[in-house]
Amino acid sequence: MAGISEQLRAIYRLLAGHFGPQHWWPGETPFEVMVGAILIQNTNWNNVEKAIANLRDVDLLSLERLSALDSGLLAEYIRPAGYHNLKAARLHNLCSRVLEVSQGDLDHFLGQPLEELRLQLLGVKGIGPETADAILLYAARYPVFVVDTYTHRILSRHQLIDEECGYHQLQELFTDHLEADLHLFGEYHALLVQTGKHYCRKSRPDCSHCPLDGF
DNA sequence: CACCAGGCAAGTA
DNA sequence: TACTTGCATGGT
Repeated sequence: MAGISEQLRAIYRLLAGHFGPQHWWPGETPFEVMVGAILIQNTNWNNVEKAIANLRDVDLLSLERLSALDSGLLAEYIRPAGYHNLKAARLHNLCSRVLEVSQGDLDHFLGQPLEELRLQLLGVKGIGPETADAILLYAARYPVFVVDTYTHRILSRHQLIDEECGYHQLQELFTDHLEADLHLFGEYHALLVQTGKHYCRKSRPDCSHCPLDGF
């Protein structure tokens, strides 16, 4: 029985070998990453891209301009991402927090110490653990492991965790047994999502011929 | 047609 | 505390 650390590394190697580099959110601004982190909630990236393209077309991908925009109008631009009324409010909630805490200086906001920033994010209505951690990792560039439903489903189906393992516990499994590395965590999360999408759907409980088959 | 996607909050008991 | 439900569009 190998240690957890070796198992997690072996899984990473299998997935990275199968899917290759993921490079999520490359070359985008931290603000775009934050917007994307909210828009992606419970939908797919295809829909989010359309919503972001709409915002880009009218040059609304900035904190000041998005904050000043009417909620109803914002909702129309992001409609393709689903839950448009809800997400319009959530985007405004996040912008307001940055305005309060950092007077609209996003670099200052994201430059806060990790724990401080995490609490700020979790205090925004509409930002839960996963969205907060995605922003911490991909926008603020802290080595934080992002856990999502696929992470839970995959590890649980391969008997690495209990079915009733919670978010924080699952996150600790990774952070306690891997070195805190920005690139590793970013790729690992992305790879788990790819694996989940292709091989570990809810309606397919078998998990056969996935890159982790037999693990 | 049914299913579900990179969640979260509020309500219920 | 432990479920359940609303939120909504678009792809397979």
